[in-house]
Amino acid sequence: MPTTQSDTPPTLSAWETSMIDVFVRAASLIGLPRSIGEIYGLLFCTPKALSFDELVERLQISKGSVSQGLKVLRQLGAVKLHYVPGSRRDHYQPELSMKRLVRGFIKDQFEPHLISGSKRLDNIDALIQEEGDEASRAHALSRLGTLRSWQQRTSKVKPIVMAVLGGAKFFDKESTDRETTI
Amino acid sequence: MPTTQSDTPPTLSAWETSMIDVFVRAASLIGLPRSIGEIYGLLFCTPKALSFDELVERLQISKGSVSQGLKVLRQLGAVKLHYVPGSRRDHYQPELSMKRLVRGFIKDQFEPHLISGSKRLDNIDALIQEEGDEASRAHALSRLGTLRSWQQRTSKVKPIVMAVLGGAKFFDKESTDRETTI
DNA sequence: AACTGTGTTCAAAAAAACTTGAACAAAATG
DNA sequence: CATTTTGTTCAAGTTTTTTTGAACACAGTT
Repeated sequence: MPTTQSDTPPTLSAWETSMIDVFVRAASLIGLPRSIGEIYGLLFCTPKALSFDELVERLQISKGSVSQGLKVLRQLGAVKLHYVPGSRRDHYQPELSMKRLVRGFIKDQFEPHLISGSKRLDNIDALIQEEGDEASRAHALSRLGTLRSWQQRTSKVKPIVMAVLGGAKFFDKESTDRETTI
Repeated sequence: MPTTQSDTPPTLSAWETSMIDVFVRAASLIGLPRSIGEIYGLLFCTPKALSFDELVERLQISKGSVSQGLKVLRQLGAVKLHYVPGSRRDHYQPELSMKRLVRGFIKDQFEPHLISGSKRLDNIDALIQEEGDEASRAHALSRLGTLRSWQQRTSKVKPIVMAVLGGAKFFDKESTDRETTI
């Protein structure tokens, strides 16, 4: 058995632990499990791409968690596969562009809800028509109107947020998708 | 004593159930428990202010949940106390201004994290100075710089979002309550 | 084909979050 | 002051989410 010589320390340094902690908190803030914060955090700290096994080893979490976590992070576009010649293992690097990170998150976690929400409001509209009392119906429709206006405004916020995060000094309303690195 | 003439039905209509469901989903999206979505949702549906007991009764949830839920909603500024003459009970109405709702949420759930985050990054900076290897230190500082830039941009997003939600040209037909919407 | 290295799946265990309800506190009422 | 009304607190119970690890699948080697 050839001993696999590793240049990555088996334990995390103080600053790495603290930096990973920042990502664990950020993950929890946006509703993602701790393990995902840890994985992204360690990738963020480390200069070179890390393999599956190195993540398991250094974070001391199960293979299952790493597998699941990487799956979600790939789906969000928060990690990229990095080919390492001479190794059969997958290696991962963090996405460092805030704009892309945020876009992935919004596209994956927010937009589906907004879209399905639109249909839901139409259904409610139909249900309100079955309301017998005229005054009640009027109030219900009024509130439904409020809800629709909220939904519209919410959908308008996204492109603006993207523009600001992309590094724009001021926003122009149309270009949602101009690529600027960072 | 038994002067209980209640004009609120003991059960929820179809459109109310559906509308409450929208709020339950929205709550879960931003990391708040189901019961809080239900409470705000019912208040949103109902023309008149509701008392504690009416919430318990109509939603069929425990007093504990209602008490806890209202506490959070008050803290977020998402409900307002509405004085009802001749009743000792607290009555609640929903905040209908999206701007205020969003501001309350951001102030309560996001800003604390951003602020504490700032100190945290300074701590990490100090820890990195203890890193022996020069090249490692350089990389660590570089990543810390990325983190700081993310934090700055995040803090810039908030006022812009608020401006969009507040300054949007939008006419609101809501006239049931005297509160301005937006 | 059998073996080895890599990573995924998923049922069960563990942990975290939420809800309940009974005990409690505070203020108004009689 | 005792009682009732109104709402809060918190320990225990319930539900949901997350993690684990063993079994599995797949591809490349020998």
